[in-house]
Parts: sequence; C-alpha cells; structure tokens
Amino acid sequence: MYEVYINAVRGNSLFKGIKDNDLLSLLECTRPEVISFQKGETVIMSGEKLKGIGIVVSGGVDVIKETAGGDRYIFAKLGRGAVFAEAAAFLNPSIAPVTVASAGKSEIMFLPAERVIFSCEKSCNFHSIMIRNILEILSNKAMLLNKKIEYLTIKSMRGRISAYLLNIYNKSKKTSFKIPYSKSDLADYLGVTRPSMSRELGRMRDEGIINFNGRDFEIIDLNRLAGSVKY
Amino acid sequence: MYEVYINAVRGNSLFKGIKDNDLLSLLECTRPEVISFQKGETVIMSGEKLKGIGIVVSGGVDVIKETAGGDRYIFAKLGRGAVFAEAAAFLNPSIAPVTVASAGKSEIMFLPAERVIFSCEKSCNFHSIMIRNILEILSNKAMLLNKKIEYLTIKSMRGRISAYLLNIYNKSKKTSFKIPYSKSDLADYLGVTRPSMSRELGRMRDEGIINFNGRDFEIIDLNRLAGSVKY
DNA sequence: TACGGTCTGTAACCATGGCTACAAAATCAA
DNA sequence: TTGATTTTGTAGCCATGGTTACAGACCGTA
Repeated sequence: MYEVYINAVRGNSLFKGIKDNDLLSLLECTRPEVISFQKGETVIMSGEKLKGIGIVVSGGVDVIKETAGGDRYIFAKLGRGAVFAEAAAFLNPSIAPVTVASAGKSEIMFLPAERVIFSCEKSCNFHSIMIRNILEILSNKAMLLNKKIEYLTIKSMRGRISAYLLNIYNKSKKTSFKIPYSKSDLADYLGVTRPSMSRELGRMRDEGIINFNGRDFEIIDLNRLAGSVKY
Repeated sequence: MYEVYINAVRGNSLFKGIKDNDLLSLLECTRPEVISFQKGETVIMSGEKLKGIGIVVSGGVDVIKETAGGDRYIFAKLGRGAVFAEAAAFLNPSIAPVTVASAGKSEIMFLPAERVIFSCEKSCNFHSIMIRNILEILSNKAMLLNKKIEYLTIKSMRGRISAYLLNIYNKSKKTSFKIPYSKSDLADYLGVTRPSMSRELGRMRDEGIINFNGRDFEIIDLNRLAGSVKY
C-alpha cells in the first residue's frame, strides 16, 4: 500500500541513502499514516499531541504561530519533501508547539517517532540509517537556529547585515555572491523592517563598504564590514 | 581505565537509563578521550575539527563567540555534567562554530560521534539507549532555540516580556511563579538592556498588569498581558 | 504589450529603547 | 558586623530604526 508514496519520499533527507526496495520495507515496518488535507484544514493543532514526524508528500503547508492575544501569522511555508515537527516528535510528551495548516490540497505522512527509534522484530538495518539521518537533520536545525540567534543578538542593524554577509563570505571565500533571499525576506530573517534595511544598505553602499544589485552582493571593504559586528 | 569517570558521568543526560556496569562497558566500547585543561586553555577552537561530543567531567568551561572584528564575548558558561558540541559533532564535516575555553582546571570527555552511531561488533544494546538520549537532547535544544527566536522576533520589549511570562503561565497554569533568571540575565536572554527592561517592568506594574519582587512574579491582568504580544 | 501583483527604493516623522551614570539594595564572605 | 561585590531601580539624553506612504521597477501571464 505504500508503493504510491515511494516516488514522493525518495530522496527525502529522512530517507537519504536508503534504496527503493528497502524504502518500501521500511515504510511497511514503520507504518506511517498518510492523510489528505484540503486547503485551510488543520494538519497539526498547537498544543495537541503529535502523531509523529511530518513529511509533506504533496502540496504544501503553512506553519502558523498564534500569539497569546489570538493573532496568527505565518511562521514558515513548507513545500513538497519538507520535514516538520521533527524536534517535538522526539520529546515526551510530544506536544506541537505550533499550528500547521494545509495551503491548498496536500498529503502529509506522519511517521511515529517511536517506530523509528525502536528497531522492529525483523531489525531491518535501514533503521540505523534513518536514525543517522534524523540526527543529521536535528543537528543541522540546531546549527541554523543558533546562527539566527547569533544575528538577532547583534543590536545594530548594520551589525546584523555585516554578520550575515561575512558568514557567506567565510563559507565561500568569495567577495561576490548571490544571497538566497529577496530583500524583504532577508529583512524578515534579520528581524528588521524592509525600509529600514533598504536605507541602511544604501548607506553602506555610499560609504563604499558593499555593493549590491538585486540578490547579487559584493563586499568591497572587508575590514570595515567586520568592524561593524558588535554583540 | 574508565572506572574513575563513572561517578562523574553517571546521571548525565547522555547516559540516562544506563546502569553502572553497562556504563563501563559503554565507555570501553566507545573509547572517549578524556583531557585535562588548565585555566584559560583552549578546549575547542572555533573552525577546527571536533573530536566529538564534549562532556564536562569536572570543572567548567566558557563558550566564547568571536566576532568577525576580533572581539570575544562569553556566550555561555557550562558546569560539571554539561554536554556541548552535541549538534556540530553529528555534522559532516564536524567543525566547531565556537571557541570553548577552560574556566579554571577542568576535565573534558570527548565522545566520538561515529562510535555512538555505529553499533560495535558486540552490538551492545545500550547503544540504542544512548542514541535515544541524544535524540532527546538535540530535540530539546532545538525547542529551546526556537523559543528564544520566538521572543527575539517580537519587536516591542513589552511584547517580549509578556510572551516570556505567558509561556511560564501556560506551562504552570499559575499566575504566581518564580523565574529562573536574575533580572540582568533575563534582559540578556530577551535581547534588551537591563535598565530599559527595568523601566518597562516598572510601567507594567504601574499599569496593574503584573507585580514582581526579586524573582517572584505575579500576573495580575492576563488579558492585557496577552494583548501586548505582537510579532 | 498591457495588466496585476510583488518587490524595491526613498523620504519625513517620531517613538522605542539604548546608553551612561549614580545610588540604593541585596548578597556574600570574612 | 563590616566591607566588598553584584544586582537592581531610576533618570535624562538622543540615536537607531520603526512606521507610513508613494512611486518606480520588475515579473509573469494573458
């Protein structure tokens, strides 16, 4: 019965390194539940018990944060192949910290965390591959979150921008690169408003520290860029 | 040779649920390296390859962030029993994102990540317990980091304070509680300056929303507290 | 090529909250 | 108890960056 999903989940970070026929056994062994949702339907309700790790098999979902006051805002948009609730699923009790709603039609696979952890009777050896994958996913997530906190900890906007650009520079060792965000998304990510960031970027260009055009950025004065990062 | 460390690592979150004699086998099987450091010595150098997951066996360490400009500041202080580098250790390549220095004399155990993941020839079954522990540690960490980002995403200081207090209220369902931070530490955690926070707390008290004394807080007007959380 | 939608730059206005400095209070060790 | 150290409250000053508003640029679609 899981044959139909093989194509959809093949190559997913959760199943990396598992061959197709093993993947089918794995699914039959862990028996994930696959549920279809219509646009707007609730996939996960904040505060409720989780069915397991979520995998977007088709369509997409919105991760929604609700404020104590009742406002809602979209925290993240996830497309096909995305894995969510991977951290909360391994906690006891596993309570969803956010609400997830279907954006359009979608199919979501819920993989019970305990069936991942405990080897089955047949003790299929790809369990251990999946566990390694999960460790990698969780570690990656923790690193990304740490990075973001690092930026948000910097008080001045120029500092945040500089730290962000320097981080890319340090990884690529190139002073010219393309950033993966639009300007508005970058402003969001850095926790500042778009017009303010636009103004600051303009200043930094005027001062001869950087240059940019669309998503292409160039670091002109590496020293002054580094100098503006103060925590 | 690992007998001397049993007492120090027993009860550590990494070894939770493993009995003493199993623990000894586990250590002999995973062969962690234990190194002594003097005050100020570098335990981990940012950018270098990690020896594995770090466990503070005795003494304490400081986690140090270095800015691109060369400034250093203490990101966290870890005491006996603390586990560090648990996320970076599972990545490939496993590069330290921060510097860790010994505060005073200390003994640090480095547990190679790959020896945790891959079951040994004897396939000791406590491997799987440890893996579950690590999954829990990483998940917990991701949840904590997420929570912090949630606070930092809120623009107004009153909103951050309110979200923080409401979070405690939601967990305890009590309107009176003791917070685990000093005021200055709380200000740090929420990413604001202490005098500013002090001023804002005073205002909230004047307006009859909260009351506090030292680390004891009382929520007086839950609705208005919830109303000030805006992302 | 005309249209709607989204993204981006710019500018003026001003509120939030950072900074500094000082004194009172609390905590701790001797 | 006393003195030293850390934590906390308070106040004034003002810079950073949020807000709003508008117009031009850009993009995909029909």
